[in-house]
Amino acid sequence: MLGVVSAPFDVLAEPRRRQILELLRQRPRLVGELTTELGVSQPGVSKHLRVLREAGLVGVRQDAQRRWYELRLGPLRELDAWLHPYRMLWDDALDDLEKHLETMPDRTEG
Amino acid sequence: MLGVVSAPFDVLAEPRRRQILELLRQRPRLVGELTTELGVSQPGVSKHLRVLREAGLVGVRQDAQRRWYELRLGPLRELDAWLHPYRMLWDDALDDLEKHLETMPDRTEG
DNA sequence: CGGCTATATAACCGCAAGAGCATGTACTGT
DNA sequence: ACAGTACATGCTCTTGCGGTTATATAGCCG
Repeated sequence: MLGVVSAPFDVLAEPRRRQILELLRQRPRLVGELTTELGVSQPGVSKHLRVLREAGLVGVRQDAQRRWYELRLGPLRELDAWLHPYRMLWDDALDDLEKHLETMPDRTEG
Repeated sequence: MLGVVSAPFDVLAEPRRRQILELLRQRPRLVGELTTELGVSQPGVSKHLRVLREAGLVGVRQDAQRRWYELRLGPLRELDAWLHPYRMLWDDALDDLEKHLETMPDRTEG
């Protein structure tokens, strides 16, 4: 194991899976809806949903034959946590830039 | 095109490439150093570095035969931007929880 | 219970990506 | 100029993944 953050990265590398998440960000959806909106075959969507499910990125609620898929935030928070040390770096860079600008004479190019 | 955020996701899906970024987060490194620390063949490292370079995630500074690879933050900021709407969702969830707790009577189980 | 709807699973195909090895290239010091 | 160092590139092989079609499963309605 290379860390729990591996899963989200790997899973989200797929553009269609990110697309699915974008759709689920608005509201839960049926597999059929996703199939229509993505323009992919139903088995294709189901396969992506399985991957997303196993990574904990989505959850399912069953209603008769229908399955409502909904967003789950946990793995995305892990991703955010992974990103955190890097975010600190660019915050620092921004601080440095601000300090730099404060030190600079008020000058504009020709 | 599916959005400029595709590249970072795709590139960072590789565990070794994330490992490389972690190392470069501390300080710039030579290819040889990375080879040693990752336990991968030198061509392997070079190939990953090429991918990272083309995605703008690292930059190179040449010094004689040596190449100092260093972190570049741009694509990571795009990743952060992609994450932003989701982050808002869990901030909301946290707000809701706080409000909920405020409304609750001060009660402990057991 | 029979046919229909909604979704999952299986089997297969094609491609792209990663690993390893061999080799090319660029710069160095003496 | 030569031998050595540091890195990149090309090639081949294999594996994994996404896509599709066909089929299984489960629940509904009449």
